[in-house]
Amino acid sequence: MKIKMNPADKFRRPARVLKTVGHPDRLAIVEMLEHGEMSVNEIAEVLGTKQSITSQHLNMMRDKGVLYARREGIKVFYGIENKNVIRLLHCIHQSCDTSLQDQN
Amino acid sequence: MKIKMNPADKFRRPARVLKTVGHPDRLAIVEMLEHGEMSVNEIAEVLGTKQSITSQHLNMMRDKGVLYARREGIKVFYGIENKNVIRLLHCIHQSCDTSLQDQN
DNA sequence: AAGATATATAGTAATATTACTATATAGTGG
DNA sequence: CCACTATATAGTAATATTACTATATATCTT
Repeated sequence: MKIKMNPADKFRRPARVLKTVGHPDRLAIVEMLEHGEMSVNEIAEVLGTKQSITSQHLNMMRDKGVLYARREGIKVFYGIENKNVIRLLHCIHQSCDTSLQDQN
Repeated sequence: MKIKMNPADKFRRPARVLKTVGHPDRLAIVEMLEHGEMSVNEIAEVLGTKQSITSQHLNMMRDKGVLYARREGIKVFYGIENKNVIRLLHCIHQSCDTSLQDQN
């Protein structure tokens, strides 16, 4: 049994994470949650997006292992499960102000 | 004139870059190019993907400002235009071995 | 110009994302 | 149980991605 390994194979999961946070709203959510949990409505309000969309983003990121969810009574609080995404965020901020955005 | 700014606005471009490299083949390409330029065929061969697909990935990353292309005779060499993606890659590798892949 | 090599692109089908509305579900308090 | 608040989900339409085949374009060599 010889299993063919492509160079891309080891990037399957990192790529999935990058794709997961590769959305303006979702990146903003990660930043908001960096310093603590927030409820769905809080997040939606800050983002200025509809509740249902926010919920979808949050659920999606939880599915991918980026966030976790914790119910507290009537509310659900989300937090960062995969701490590496914070590292990612810092990496983005660190790259100057215009960082990953611009060239060089 | 008051322009409404959402928290997500400042993440438009970083998110686009993350999405751009959020594909196993494209991440692998970035890694391959970290230490120097390569031609399309070289890249395709190492990746084990078809030439046309590789070309599409390369073109796409060039469009998004991640890579640059340089023609040399009959060949086209690609290299990394946005050096911040290298930082990203290191960030991924640095996060343990199982890094961004796993939780925590 | 013809042939060979390297790269790009057109066309396409399957699938995924995105953003939306409306509705359903879960928990709390009366 | 009912009303209320908070969250999740179903259904949907527009658009984007992906991977593929076939073909076009560009460059060099003879």
